[in-house]
Amino acid sequence: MSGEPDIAVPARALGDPARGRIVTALLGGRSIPAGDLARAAGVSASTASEHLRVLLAAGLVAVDHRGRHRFFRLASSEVAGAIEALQEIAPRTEIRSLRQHHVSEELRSARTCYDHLAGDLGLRMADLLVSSGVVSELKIGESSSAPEPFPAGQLVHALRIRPTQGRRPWARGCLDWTGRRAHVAGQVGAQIFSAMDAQGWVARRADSRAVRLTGRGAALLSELEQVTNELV
Amino acid sequence: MSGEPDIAVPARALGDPARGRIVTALLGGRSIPAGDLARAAGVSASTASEHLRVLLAAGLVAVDHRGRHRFFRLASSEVAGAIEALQEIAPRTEIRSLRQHHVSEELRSARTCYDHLAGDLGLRMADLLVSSGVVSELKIGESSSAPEPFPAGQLVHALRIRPTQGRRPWARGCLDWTGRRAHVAGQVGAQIFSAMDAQGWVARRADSRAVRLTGRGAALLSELEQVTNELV
DNA sequence: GAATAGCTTCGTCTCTCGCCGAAATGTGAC
DNA sequence: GTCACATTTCGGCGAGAGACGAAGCTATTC
Repeated sequence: MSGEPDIAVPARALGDPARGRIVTALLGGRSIPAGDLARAAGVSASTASEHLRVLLAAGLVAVDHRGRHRFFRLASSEVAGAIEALQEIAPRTEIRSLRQHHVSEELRSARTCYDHLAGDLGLRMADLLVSSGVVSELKIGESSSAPEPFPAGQLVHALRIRPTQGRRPWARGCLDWTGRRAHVAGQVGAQIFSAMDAQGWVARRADSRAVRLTGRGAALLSELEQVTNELV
Repeated sequence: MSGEPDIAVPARALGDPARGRIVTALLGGRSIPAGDLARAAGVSASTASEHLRVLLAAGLVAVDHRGRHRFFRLASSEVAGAIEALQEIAPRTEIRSLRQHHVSEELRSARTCYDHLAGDLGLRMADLLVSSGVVSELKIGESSSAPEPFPAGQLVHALRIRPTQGRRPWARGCLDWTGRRAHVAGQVGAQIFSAMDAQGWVARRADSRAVRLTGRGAALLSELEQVTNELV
C-alpha cells in the first residue's frame, strides 16, 4: 500500500550544483566514467564519488563496471524527462569567460539531448522530417504516433527510419533553451541520431554534449534537403 | 548571453519534504492560504512562511494578497509539469495510519491534477472522450491536436468542449501513481473539469486534492456513457 | 609481482538548513 | 480605537550536507 510520490527524494538528489552539472553532462546520453564527471562538475574525485553515491541511491543514474572504470549514465528516459522539465523552469547560468562563450556557441549549433539531436542541427532535422512526412508538425510537448501508411523516401532509406512498437511516443516536440521552436525527440529522434552517428554524418565531442556535422554529413544532408524540397 | 539552465535552483527548492508536500498540495490547482499550507505540510506557521519564501524566490509559486490572507498557487503549468515529471521517478510515501489510508483511497477514486481530473474518475472520463471521438487513444506522455472535423455529440454539448488555439497541447496522456493507464490532460482535460465543476457534477474537498462525484454528476455521467456506447 | 591508475572510504572541518517559539507587523472586524 | 487573526521576522538550537586530503581497494600494465 503506498500513497503519493515523494518528489522531495529525486528533487533533493538533483538539488545540488555539482550534482546538477553531473546529470546535465549525462543528459548528453552517453556513459561517462566517474573521473570525467568529477572534472565536469568541478569537484575532487572523492567529492564526486559521494555525489554519485547519492544519485545512485535515488535511482537517477545507473552504473556499468568496465575494467577499472565505472561508467555512469542516466537510469531511464523518465529521468531525462524530469531533468528537461526542470530545465524549463530553471534560471540560465551566466556566461563569465570567453571559453564558456565558445562552449555555449558549440552547444547552440548542435548537441545531443539524451538520445537525440538538439540545437540548430536538431531544428534542421525536424524540418526535414516534417517535409518528408515522417512526423507531423509538432508543438512543444506534443507528441504523435507513426503515420500510416509509413512514407518511403530517400531520408527514410538513408537513415533506416522505421515505425516501432512500445510505450515511448513515436515523435515528441522537445523545446530546450536554444530556441523557441521544437526539435524532434521520441523514437524517431533516437533513430535518426543513432544512424547519423553510426554512418559518420556527425562526430561527437569527447568532453561535452556538443556534436559536429562532418563534411560527409553536411554534403549528404544538403543533398537530402534538395531532393525532399523538390518533391514538395 | 546565457548558458545552460541551472537545474539545481528549482530542484533544491523542491528538495525538502515540507516544501514537497506544499507543492503537491498546490498541484491540486487552487490557491491556498499560507496557514492551510502549513497544516498540509505538517509544520508551524513560521516554518511554512520560510518555505514559501524559498519557493517564491525560486519562481515556483505565485502569491495573491486577499485581505489578511496570502493565497499561494503554482506559478505556471511548466512548474506543474516539472512536478509531475518528478512524481514519475519518485518513490511512494508509505502509508502509516488508517487516516492516511482513507485519504489515499479518496485520492485514488478522484482528484485534481493541477487543472484536470485524475484517479478512477479521470480514467472514466478518458474512456468517454476516446469513444466519443474527442481525443484519440493516447499513450503516456503522448499528445495530440484536436480532430478535424470536430465531433458533435451529447458529451461535447453537455460540457461545452471546443477546440482552441494556443501553445498548449489539445490532449495529453498523463500518468500518475494511481494506475498504469493514462488520463487526459491538456486543454480538453482542463475544459471538462472546469465545466463539471461549474455545473455541479463534482464537488471539491476543501482541504485536499480529492474530488467527489455528486449524485447529479453520477446520474448524468452514466446516462452519457450509455448514449455514447449505443452509438458505437 | 611491482607499479600505476581509477575510484571509494574515512576522518574532519565548516557552514547552512530546517525547526520552533516569541515578538513584530499588518489587515479586517466590531 | 481596540481586539482578533493571519502571517512574517528574529533568535537560537541541533543536525546534516558538502568539501577536501589521505589512505585503502581493485584491476590493468609492464
